[in-house]
Amino acid sequence: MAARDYGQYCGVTQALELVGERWALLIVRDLLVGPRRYSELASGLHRIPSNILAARLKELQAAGVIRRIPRSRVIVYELTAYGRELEPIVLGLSAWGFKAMDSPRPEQIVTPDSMTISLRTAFRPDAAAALPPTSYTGSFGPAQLHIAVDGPALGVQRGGGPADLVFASDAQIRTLLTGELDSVRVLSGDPRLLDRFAATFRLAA
Amino acid sequence: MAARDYGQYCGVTQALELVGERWALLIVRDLLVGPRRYSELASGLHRIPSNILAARLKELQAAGVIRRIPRSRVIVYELTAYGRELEPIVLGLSAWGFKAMDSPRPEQIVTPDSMTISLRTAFRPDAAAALPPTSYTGSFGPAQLHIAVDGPALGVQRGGGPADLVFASDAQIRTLLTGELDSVRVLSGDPRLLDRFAATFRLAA
DNA sequence: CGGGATCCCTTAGGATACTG
DNA sequence: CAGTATCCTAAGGGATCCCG
Repeated sequence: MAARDYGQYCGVTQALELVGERWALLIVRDLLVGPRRYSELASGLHRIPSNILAARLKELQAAGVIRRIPRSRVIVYELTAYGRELEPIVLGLSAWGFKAMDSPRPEQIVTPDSMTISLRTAFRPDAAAALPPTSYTGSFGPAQLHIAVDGPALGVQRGGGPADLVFASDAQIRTLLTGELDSVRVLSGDPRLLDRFAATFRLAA
Repeated sequence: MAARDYGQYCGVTQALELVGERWALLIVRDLLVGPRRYSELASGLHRIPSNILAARLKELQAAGVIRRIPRSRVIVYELTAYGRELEPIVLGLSAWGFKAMDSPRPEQIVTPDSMTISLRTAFRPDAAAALPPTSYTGSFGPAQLHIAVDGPALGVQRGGGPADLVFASDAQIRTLLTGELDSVRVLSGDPRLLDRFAATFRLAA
């Protein structure tokens, strides 16, 4: 509830008062993938202190960005319609941030939700629309995702499963998304589908 | 130089490590309007402590977002090309934040730079392209701006000067940009140009 | 066990004064 | 004008504990 304010009447300051606190936009990032429970958020944001997560969830609720929903036995948090409007901003930050990144440092982790957002950031609907529907199962370090591309539509689900191409990339997301696919190990499927993947997902280097 | 990190290999966390600290994006906001000196930034962000401004400027330089330029006698800060790529994100936050705003509280100020960004946020190039070139001089509380609309191009300059329409709006930016123009006082020019202004600049309510 | 609340300590941020 | 220096408060970090 702190919301220390900037003393200006401006959309940018207002936005930063709502979602500019530390960790807030990362909670939004993960909720953009889908509703999440407290413990799921805590593990996806593994370094967030528990008191801070609780505080942010309250602030984001008060701001009308998220909603707390008791579902039989468990509680989930989900974005409101207003919160979902942050998607282009979060994806914009994702694309912008990637340009400043080099190789992952050893202590840096990749979570399924952050990887999902990275894939959405890199997804090129125009390129995909020109290609046949294709499914991929990728292991990005510990995060395994099932990726379904059908025309300009992208679906990403946690977990593996059969797919046209199954590959593992050992957390080298960056090389994966910049088109350097040397380090990728193909586990099943036609290796030439890797080129299709590279045409479908692309981040500027 | 703190750049407390989130421990994740993700574009969003990387972006937030570069520009997610308090005040950082507001410095970027003002520099999007043009190069600014230390004292200009300090007065545009009137509540920022001097030590924090100095710290942020160093961090943003180290991040490659801004550049420090000694110009005969004075020093100015300007965005790098990489920093300028934040424009759509800042404008996105501006539009998103406006939706959560109500009337300005008495202690909230409007600065020329923040007002310029608000106008850029509200500018509708498509609507403007269909209208004849028009110039406006508006007083938004203490901030006076000269606004030149020529087809899909928008130019905003500090200060007044002759224009097709001169008006004053007493800090009621919100009503101005949501189309409620009752409170606007026309000082010179054809009052019907107010409707043209309303068609050119529009924020969702 | 999920969903927090509490405690203590560290550090960033705020207010103000001062200097090259 | 363009910053440092200082002091103090409040937010963040880390661990633990609690409750339904």
